[in-house]
Amino acid sequence: MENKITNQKKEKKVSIGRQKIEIKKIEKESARQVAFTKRRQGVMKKASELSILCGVEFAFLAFSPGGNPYSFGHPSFDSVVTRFLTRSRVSDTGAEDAAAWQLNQQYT
Amino acid sequence: MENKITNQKKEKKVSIGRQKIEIKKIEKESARQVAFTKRRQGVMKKASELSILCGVEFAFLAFSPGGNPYSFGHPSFDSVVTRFLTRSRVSDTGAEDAAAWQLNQQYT
DNA sequence: AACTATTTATAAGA
DNA sequence: TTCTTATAAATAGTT
Repeated sequence: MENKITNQKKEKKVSIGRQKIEIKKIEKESARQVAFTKRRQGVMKKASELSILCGVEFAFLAFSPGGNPYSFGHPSFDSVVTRFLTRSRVSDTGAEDAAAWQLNQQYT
Repeated sequence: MENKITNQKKEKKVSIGRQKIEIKKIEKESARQVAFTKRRQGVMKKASELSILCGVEFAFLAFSPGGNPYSFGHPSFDSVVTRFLTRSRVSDTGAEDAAAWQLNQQYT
């Protein structure tokens, strides 16, 4: 930030900047890998912020294009999955279980 | 967008806009609930985009402040968790198996 | 990996 | 709560 002055006389654009993209599979392998790295970090940050701001537990898991798993969570991936799988919490209404399995198809 | 004209003569700011916030637990209950709703949607969208753009599978799970679980994934939350827990895919490098093994020990 | 222009997400306010 | 607005934050294309 403090050395913006070094660019102050330049007229030529050094970048066209971010462009809008269509949400469909990136066919070029190298570009897909770059996007995966950037966006995986973005999702992790967003999920972490959600967790801290709202005091909630979460778990995130993704299989990379190469098939490698990336998992993380708060307080930890496995503790949250355990909580979910064991259903140790008693629900009075039963609404909890129903709600959990119905959010799968909202974004195609 | 098409009716900005209705505001074109106004001088007074109608909003101070988004402000930078510190990433720490939101103490006010109502504000925390609003943030949870907005940001949960944001994380879901980001994860979905990642999935489509990069052709990867993912699963996301969060427990709301009230303790209710929200799960989603592509192609589905349970299929991805199952893939992770069962490790049915053969890995050439062994990296996948190594990462998955700990959880498998605990939950299968 | 770093940069920058632009798009996207979202904190406040209505 | 749903919508709007101004601003912060993420990121596509480039180097």
